[in-house]
Amino acid sequence: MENNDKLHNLRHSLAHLLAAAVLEIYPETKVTIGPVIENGFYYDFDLKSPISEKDFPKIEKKMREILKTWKEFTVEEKTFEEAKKYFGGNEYKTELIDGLKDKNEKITFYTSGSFTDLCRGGHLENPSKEIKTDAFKLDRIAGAYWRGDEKNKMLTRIYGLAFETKEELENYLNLREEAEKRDHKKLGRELGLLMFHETAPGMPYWLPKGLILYKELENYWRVEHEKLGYQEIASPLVNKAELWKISGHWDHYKDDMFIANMGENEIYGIKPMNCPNAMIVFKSMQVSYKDLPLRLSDTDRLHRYERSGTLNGLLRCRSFQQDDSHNYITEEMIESEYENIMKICKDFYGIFNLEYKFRLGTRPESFMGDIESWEKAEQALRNVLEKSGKEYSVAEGDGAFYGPKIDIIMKDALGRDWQMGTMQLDFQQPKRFELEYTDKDGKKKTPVVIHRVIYGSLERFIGIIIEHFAGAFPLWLSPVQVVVLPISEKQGEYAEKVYKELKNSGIRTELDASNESLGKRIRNAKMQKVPYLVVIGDKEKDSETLTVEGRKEKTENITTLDLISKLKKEISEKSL
RNA sequence: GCCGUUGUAGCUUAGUGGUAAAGCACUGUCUUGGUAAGACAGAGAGCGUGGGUCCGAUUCCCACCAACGGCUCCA
Repeated sequence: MENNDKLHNLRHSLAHLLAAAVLEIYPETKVTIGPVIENGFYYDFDLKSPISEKDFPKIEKKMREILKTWKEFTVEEKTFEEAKKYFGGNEYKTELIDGLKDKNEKITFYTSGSFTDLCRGGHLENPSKEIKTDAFKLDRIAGAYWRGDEKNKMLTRIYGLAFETKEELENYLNLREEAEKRDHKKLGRELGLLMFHETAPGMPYWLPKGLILYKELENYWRVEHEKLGYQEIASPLVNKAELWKISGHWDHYKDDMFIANMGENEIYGIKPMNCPNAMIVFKSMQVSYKDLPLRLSDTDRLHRYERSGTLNGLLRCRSFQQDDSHNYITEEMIESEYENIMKICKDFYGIFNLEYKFRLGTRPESFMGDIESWEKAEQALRNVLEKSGKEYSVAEGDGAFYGPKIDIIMKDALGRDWQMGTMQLDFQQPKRFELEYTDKDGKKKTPVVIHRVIYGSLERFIGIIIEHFAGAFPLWLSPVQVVVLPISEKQGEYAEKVYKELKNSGIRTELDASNESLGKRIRNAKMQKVPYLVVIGDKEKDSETLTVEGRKEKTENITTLDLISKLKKEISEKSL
């Protein structure tokens, strides 16, 4: 803990130092806030004229200069009036000071060298001695809205990296470099899985190998869900605007929809989610209480006009499929159905050995329905989460406009959080669509619906697992499972025979008899992360056996039939 | 959408105010190789798109498009 505090104080002190340096170089700058973050710190500035990363050397140099003069931090408590006077021309600090007054908190100024900042403390005792000039580095520049609100002015944020030693900084930079090699966008191209084209921003093209992966995940999902009593449907990708008006999406979501205008009186919305059509299907059915839970799943393609700056390879697409289902239940079934779904999550994520967290999203500012049922629903979800025994976080106001939700959160290679699966409770849409089932007493009642996805979107999930496995997928997902490599043309016939046997038995196999050296062909196969290499020379040809190199082990003298059964077992077990 | 960066052969990159260079990949020939790049040769881009400045622009300026890192958003 001691150490962590020191690192925290070091980073915090550096944020002050950055502000001091920027202020010296650009005196008209207004300083705002500068917190400590993972691996470093940042400071937000309102600059008179724009700067870029090209200015970093200059700023870093100034920081090192000033650092020499920073022997200590001194603290002074100020009255509200004194503080306001000091930061008179700075509306950001003024706003912060007002906030402190409202909350009746002490106002303290910390000074080091000639730089004074409004601050609640947490610095090094002697920065010039404790900060190593080669253990910090300015990292990136970015725009950031004042107080995180899009309506406010955009400030310039400078990110810095900071550690106690140069080695730790270098270590972190190396780690980041390694993580960048696992980037799904890079691996996706190198492994021939997918591509993008500028005429369809955010919409992946699935290449043959990528589509194999896609279909495998889909099949597994389909088989498992059939066992669990899910019934799959498919519905139109395009519906008239009327439908989106009934569901409420036209009001809440229209700007993010692709719209097809077929003439003044014929406006269609391309579906950004499946729920309204799932409501239509339910409504068309005669449903008894005996049919509940009624689970209608589907994986239709969705389109959302995500804002250009938010697109991110497979992790944020404009075109994607969800492994969706709408589970119609009674209020009494909420907790048990949530438990069912969370069990599915546990099983699915377990197969890949993925780490995830649950997050509860509560009532947003713009919500439909009455507060009372929202609170009841939120409490039900809390109960389920508590019972799950897994740690979870709460994102206040992060629920869907129609109900609270539990999300599954995962990290990508660079440590960024992504929402994967989600289970959203909804009292609103069944009412809007006037859905009914017949209860025991013969009366019509309105069901509750859970919108749920396990993978989330297939696209995002694949992005995450590409990074998770660094492209070296388990056998059942590998686009190419075996490569057969005859050493020379002399073994061509036997190699061809082995290749066909493997292929005909359903193993995804490639034969590489190209005119390249064996070393080269092995290299190619390994770079493509093919799990098994079968090398065939005279030895194997004469004994009618194979030499097989897997990722972990090398097997000699195995027959083709034995190899096939070994691989089939590994595939069906979905071994990692 | 906003802030910053980037955009040169299929990929990764070099380069320049006077009409582009390399490695890998590709094609061909030779080589028939025992576990991460055999040799040689050939073909391939007019430098994201559109304007402007200039005798002349891939290089400078403007706009747009796309990608990347953030911010915001994420039903």
